[in-house]
Amino acid sequence: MAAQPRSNSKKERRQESEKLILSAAEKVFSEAGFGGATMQLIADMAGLPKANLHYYFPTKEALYRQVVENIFQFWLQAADVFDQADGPAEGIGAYIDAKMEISRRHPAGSKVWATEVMHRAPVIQDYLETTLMEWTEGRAAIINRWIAEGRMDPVDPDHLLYMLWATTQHYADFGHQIETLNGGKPLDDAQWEAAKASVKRIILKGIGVVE
Amino acid sequence: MAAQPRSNSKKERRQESEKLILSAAEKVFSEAGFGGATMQLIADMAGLPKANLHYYFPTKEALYRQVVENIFQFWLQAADVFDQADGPAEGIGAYIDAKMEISRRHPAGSKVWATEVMHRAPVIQDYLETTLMEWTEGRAAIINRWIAEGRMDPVDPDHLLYMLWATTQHYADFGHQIETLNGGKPLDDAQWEAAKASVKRIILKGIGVVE
DNA sequence: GTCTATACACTGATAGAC
DNA sequence: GTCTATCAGTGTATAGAC
Repeated sequence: MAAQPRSNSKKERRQESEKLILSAAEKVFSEAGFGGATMQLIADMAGLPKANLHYYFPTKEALYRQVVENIFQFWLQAADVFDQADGPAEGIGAYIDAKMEISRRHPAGSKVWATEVMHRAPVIQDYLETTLMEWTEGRAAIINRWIAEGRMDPVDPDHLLYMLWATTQHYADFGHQIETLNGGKPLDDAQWEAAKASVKRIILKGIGVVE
Repeated sequence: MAAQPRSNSKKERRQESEKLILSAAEKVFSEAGFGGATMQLIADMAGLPKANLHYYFPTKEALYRQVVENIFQFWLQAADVFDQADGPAEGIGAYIDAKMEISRRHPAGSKVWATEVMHRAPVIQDYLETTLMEWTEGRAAIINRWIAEGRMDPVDPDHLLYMLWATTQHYADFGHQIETLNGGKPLDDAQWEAAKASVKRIILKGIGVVE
């Protein structure tokens, strides 16, 4: 086994610092919003002087934009399960599972996205109009094909997609409310499984793919 | 017909000004978040000098808190339809209708609430722990009674409530995203009816109260 | 009660030593 | 590349005239 190369090339060190900053930024933006977040808070969380942030990202907005773009790309990848399935029960079921898992593992990213959209998408409007629109149309086409094949009820594909996004992201965006109603404790493993099962059960039965 | 009394008592003038400020504040907070909102922006939207805001509300946080409390009270009232119904089809259906109507007519309030919860409810945590928890437990009891009576599938009441909140509030909180995917135009009357029908259809069928 | 002017704190961004 | 010191701009809040 050869020792891991030290790999401290300038490019790799740069990527490490950027990743550190982006991770801290996602957390701070999600907890305080764009306006409430300060470069000082992000720097403290990343363990770096404030000026370093401006070395890697020229402005607060540029840093924020990168955070949001990363979240969006991450979500797009997770949607692959939808396309690879050969039927609605498997495809939509797996999509719910994947989105619920993201809500559990990456709640901060979900919150940043929600806040960005609620504020009328000041920095990622172009993504909504291009990439997201194309993705949505493609998935709606798949749903319509399943409907035409008689494999699920004739529901409006757009509203079904909104429901999938709403229900799954709710567990991240409103996680604090859910935690409070759960007696102040985060959902445990069994409760997360119950949540997934509940969402899948109601939606899949609601669109006529399970009894 | 007697002329409307001028009714410019001090108390009434005060209430008018407060209402004007609160309305402007709700809009600005929803569009910019607490940190992004400025007292100057709220004052401009209310058509008042900035100092007047501090006369009626001592601090920005006090103003914000009043906005959030009003939204919460408004939502509680709208939930009466749930209690007055004598079955799940009527009760849950009417609750969905009511919440969808609120999302359509008062999207700003919904966004302020969502942001507040996402930031771990810094100013209304006490409401979550008392009023909301009691309300949720009461509604869960009703759902469990319906289940025991065999009038709907045995679903987890909490997760059903989360789904109701998520799906309906999504049309307010993510209204901008929906509008963008709708070709840049807000949903028209027919589309709102389709949204309501779609949500009701999938959920009510999903919990076994309609075929 | 209402408004103008201003005090005081904080933030994003940068200059410049190392 | 990294960090300290600092600037310029903006925000909340208030003092005080009317």
